[in-house]
Amino acid sequence: MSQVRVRFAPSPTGFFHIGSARTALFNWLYARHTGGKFILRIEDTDKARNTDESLRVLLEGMSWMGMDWDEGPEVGGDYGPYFQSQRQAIYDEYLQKLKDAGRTYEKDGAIWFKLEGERYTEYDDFKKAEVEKVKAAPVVIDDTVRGRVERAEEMDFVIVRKDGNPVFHFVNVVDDITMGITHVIRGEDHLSNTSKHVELFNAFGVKAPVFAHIPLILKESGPGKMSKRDKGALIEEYAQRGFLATAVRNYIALLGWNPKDEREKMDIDEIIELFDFPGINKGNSRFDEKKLSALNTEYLREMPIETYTWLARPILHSAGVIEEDADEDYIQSVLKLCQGKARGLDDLADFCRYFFQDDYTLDEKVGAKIAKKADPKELIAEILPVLEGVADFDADHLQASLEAHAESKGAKVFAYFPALRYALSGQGGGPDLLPMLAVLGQEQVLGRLKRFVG
RNA sequence: GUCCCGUUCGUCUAGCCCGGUCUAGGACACCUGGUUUUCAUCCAGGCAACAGGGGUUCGAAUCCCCUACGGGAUGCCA
Repeated sequence: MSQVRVRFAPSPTGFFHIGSARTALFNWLYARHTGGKFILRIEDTDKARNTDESLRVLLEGMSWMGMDWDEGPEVGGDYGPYFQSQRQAIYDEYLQKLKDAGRTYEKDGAIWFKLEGERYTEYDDFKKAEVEKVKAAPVVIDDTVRGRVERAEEMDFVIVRKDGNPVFHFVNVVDDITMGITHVIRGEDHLSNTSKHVELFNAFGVKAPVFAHIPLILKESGPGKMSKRDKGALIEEYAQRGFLATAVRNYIALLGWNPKDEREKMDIDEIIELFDFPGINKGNSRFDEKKLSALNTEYLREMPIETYTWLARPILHSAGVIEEDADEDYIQSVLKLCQGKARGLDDLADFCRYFFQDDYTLDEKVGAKIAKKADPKELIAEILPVLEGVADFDADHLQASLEAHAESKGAKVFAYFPALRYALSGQGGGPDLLPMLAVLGQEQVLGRLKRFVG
């Protein structure tokens, strides 16, 4: 039992939930940190919901986040099959063990697990009925995150449904035993279930794995945990919205875990090296997309312009900003200006559209604000000849020419800037102005300004 | 209802195990100022928290108890 074996056991539902992703990530990180094995096991017993499409979403989500698995679908392994739907023979065998030990009975066509202890009946306020309960000895859960937790199971529970399908608690334990799982890292919502699981491990005469129940992710606002209908709950949406997988992964890692110092932005090797149980918090954490975005922006800002361009190009194309065959050099020179200013890839298209299309609209609010100081048309008309006269249309020469002109008028050069930007882009903000003119090019700039003056 | 888990700035968190160095640190957000051009940049500064009450102790964010609040479980869902 020297090597760590952890598993992520999702039920493919057609979504890859952020909470699941975080559970997967913690397992994966622990495996990589310890040099152990990360196993992907598919809990696909519910045939109605488990389609190929659902599985695909899951596997793609895992890959997108950079979580590779050592055993499981597509890669196989010595402890397979890795789909619960294919493990019936194993479940039959283990069910027999329980039967032989006298720990089961049938009722209403289902097979129940029998707790040991004195029986009594009691009115159950949740079930609104008189039920049979058992005074079972409390089970001890040795949880690495929470410490020693004691909980007594008080009712027998179903392990095989009347349709013959085994239920989660049973298969989960059997699979963990047969797959040699050493550490179970899962959401705190399973902590109460764990007493059932430990009862089963005990009944099989097997030492339970180490448990680590990690805090849940609460929805951004309002009560309760993140559910798939909440904004930001689905991993596949982040990919679509142009979020960086590295940023999402980094952010999620920080939800419920921290390296015990002030590091936040970390590359994956660093996280793997630092990740361990003592850094996991007990309290639930609330999802905060602003913080995720901030991290995402940081990653975006520091990447090489080539990578940035490679990422942005398809996004700009699908937003209708550029053509399929748009000039790479021009795109890159535009993006070079925008990379340090734009926040995310998702709003990049609107941020830089005017570089590629000259039918941009003028933001009237911005225009009104500028007009308070001076009529933008007059300002533009005034410097139009200056810009026409600039031989080398680069930022330095533009600066020099405009300054010279401003001086001759007894004005400051920046008096012209807001109007210039407004006329050229329709906006009030954007990349540095003079480099922007240079990238746009003299012909384009003059054309736009003439049109603006009317 | 019952059981289990939790509770430090608005949010993520450090500190808690091994009480004094905490007038509680960082980050995101927000606010202000600066960068004598825009800002969705950059820099500087600011706002802001130990849930409440009892103990224990010379001393408690740190240990114990109670209450409140939050979360979860209580499915022939996983």
